[in-house]
Amino acid sequence: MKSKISTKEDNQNERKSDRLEDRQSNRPKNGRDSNPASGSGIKEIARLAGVSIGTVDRVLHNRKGVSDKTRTKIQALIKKLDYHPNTMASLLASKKTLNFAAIIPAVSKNTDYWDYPKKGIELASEELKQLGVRIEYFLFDLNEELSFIKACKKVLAKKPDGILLAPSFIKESANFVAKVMERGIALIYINSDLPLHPGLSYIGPDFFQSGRVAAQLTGLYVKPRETIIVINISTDMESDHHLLRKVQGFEQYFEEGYEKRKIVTLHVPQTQINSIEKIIKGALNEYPDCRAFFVTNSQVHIFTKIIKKHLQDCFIIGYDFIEKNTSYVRKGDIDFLICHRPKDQGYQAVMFLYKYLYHGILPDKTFFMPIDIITKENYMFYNS
Amino acid sequence: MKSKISTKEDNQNERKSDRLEDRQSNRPKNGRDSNPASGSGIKEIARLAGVSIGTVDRVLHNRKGVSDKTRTKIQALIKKLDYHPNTMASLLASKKTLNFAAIIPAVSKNTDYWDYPKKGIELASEELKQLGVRIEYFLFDLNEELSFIKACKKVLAKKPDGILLAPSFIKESANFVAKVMERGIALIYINSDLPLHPGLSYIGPDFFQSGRVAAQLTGLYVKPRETIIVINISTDMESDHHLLRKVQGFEQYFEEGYEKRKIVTLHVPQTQINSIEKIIKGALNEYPDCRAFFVTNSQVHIFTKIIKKHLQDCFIIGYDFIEKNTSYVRKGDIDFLICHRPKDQGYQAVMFLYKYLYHGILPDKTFFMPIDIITKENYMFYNS
DNA sequence: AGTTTTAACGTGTACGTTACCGTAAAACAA
DNA sequence: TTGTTTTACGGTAACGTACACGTTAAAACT
Repeated sequence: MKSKISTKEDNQNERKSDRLEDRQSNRPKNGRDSNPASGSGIKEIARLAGVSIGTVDRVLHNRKGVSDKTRTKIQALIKKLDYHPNTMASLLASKKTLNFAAIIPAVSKNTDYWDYPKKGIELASEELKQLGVRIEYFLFDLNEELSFIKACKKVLAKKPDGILLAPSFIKESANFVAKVMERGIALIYINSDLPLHPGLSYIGPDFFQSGRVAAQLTGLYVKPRETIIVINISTDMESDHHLLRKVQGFEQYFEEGYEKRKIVTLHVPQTQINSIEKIIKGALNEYPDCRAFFVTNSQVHIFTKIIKKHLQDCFIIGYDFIEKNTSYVRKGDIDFLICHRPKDQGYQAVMFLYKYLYHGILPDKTFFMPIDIITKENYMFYNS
Repeated sequence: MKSKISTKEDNQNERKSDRLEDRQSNRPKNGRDSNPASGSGIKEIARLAGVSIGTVDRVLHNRKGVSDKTRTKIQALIKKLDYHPNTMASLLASKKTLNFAAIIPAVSKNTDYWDYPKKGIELASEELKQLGVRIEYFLFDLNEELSFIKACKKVLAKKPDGILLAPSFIKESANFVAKVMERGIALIYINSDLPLHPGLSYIGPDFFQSGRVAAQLTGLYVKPRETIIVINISTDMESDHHLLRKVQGFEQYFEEGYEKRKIVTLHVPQTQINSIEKIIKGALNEYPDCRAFFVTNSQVHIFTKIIKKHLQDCFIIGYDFIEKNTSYVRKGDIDFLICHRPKDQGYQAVMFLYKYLYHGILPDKTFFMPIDIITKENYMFYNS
């Protein structure tokens, strides 16, 4: 209809101005060119509704000051024209900023696992920077409940728009989450969740099913009626409760099959290599025929280092794509590694928060990550 | 800055205007607030350099019309202030549009594999819509070389800024690619590549290594010296040359190990179930003790349907996460499915093109996708 | 009746860039 | 000299949206 856009047609030969190569052939076939994203913009709607853009704006942000009649008329037009606001223009005009807080463990000397979720968060942060999203990190020490509490307190003081939480300490987390809900702050759990996980969403593994996958793979190696040793290496089984879910899944898999295996579970409440070795030696003496081991977390590299001194030919399956583990995978000492895409978890978590807070899109209440199976032959492709 | 997602609750203090809460206390520590992404904008630079923003703009886009002295001064300031253009404002002002063309196979009745890359492309398209990226699809029939040629011709006529190509027909692809290079159009291969793949990048599987993974998994089931049958189901081995790479990887794995297996390769040059069955029956007669089968593409569901009529307990490994296959995985008839994240391939390909054309970021020349291992216990998480 | 209030809308400016227009001054040509 | 072109800039109208503020008429109250 009315396309002002004073395009070319003006100068034929004169080329003053700053030059620009001009193959004029490539004219877009698209007749009008208002909003490149959707067909029409806010002012087109205003024109059709016979009102000003201010009124349309009020409808869009459901502010007061519009009669029901006009409001419905405009809303109808919005639907009809399939109007979508131009994010760029919108962001430009409103200098809004979203502030997110990420409460996750710091990398420890035992495992750099949490480096991966962090990298995912940083990647998302990078992409959303231009869109006005800021992320602040609140790292805590997995061995110090106090550091977690402190981090939570700091976050509450900052009053962020969204929170990304790794609820490692259940009780304190529940406490914190209650306050967060009270304040109406968006919340997403990452990597592990709380019993009812109040909040937007949980992004992470299905630990139980993950244990079943481990069982299935172990079952390929272990004959019926042979023994499998399951090892939980953790100083704090309370906060590592998801290890138990893995074990449950593992056991269930063999129970429902007609070919049972004997499963022995070991709890190793420390991470010093000497103490671990002592416990393992004991188990090996007790079950001298055992040739298969399932380590329920990323500490599998410690176990592997020890076991290889006593047993050359055995089956080992463990968790997490971290350097210390993959080096054993490469050598063939660890047969399988199960991995839950920690980087993607971080990335998705941030994206979920953003989509919810900016566009009102509600994520799934629980979003399980794929359970990747890593072996000597495919580990090299899981770095990105 | 700092915002609160338009909650309602506005009836405390009557004011004129459309209301907005005003606690001025929370002033950001950052004194000025121009560009939220970086610290300062183009006009700040102009001010410091003592020139107009027009001049700065000329420097930024290295157009002519700036003296060397001013140019270097401005460039220095750009470095010093770590200026990054505000993408939003930039996109708003320049009505540039990037046009991409996607040349990929249409879904056929045998497999809906190409639905996945397409979905990935569509997802990326959705995200980049706001950024001025348009994608047009040119689907061709995998059984009709002519349709491929036609698609290519159409694309050339459209003169897109970037092309996403599934080079199913090698010879014609090479032909086409030459023309594309001539015209200087950005090009990315998806799912399979050409010998030297001129162009930006290849995104897809490492077929050889993928064959090795299949071998490793098969090796868990098949004892040394037993027989494994490899089945290539394809009407056109010429265009399905990557099947051969898989077989090579598969064979190499067993050759280098000390525990050899006997590997028999079958080529099935049709997709009618009757003809396939005949060939398979023949093979079963010839190798009655064989219990393991490796089908080198997504047609594994056809094979499975047939083999289950003759053999109940056997090992089957094949390719691709498509409905027809996963239903067999669920039942446990197919033991393993290897999958190369077709959706991600499409998504990444578009993103690579965008990043290159908009930000000049060169992608890796070849980008191998992870080789995912799908089983009865983890297939349910690979849908997203 | 006159006065104040409020609902319902229009207007103007700003966001940071882009790309074009215009124009002094310098450089060159006659 | 005068005329013409070129160089190196300054200025400014968009882009589509957000939001404070101005305006007007009708409703509500005195």
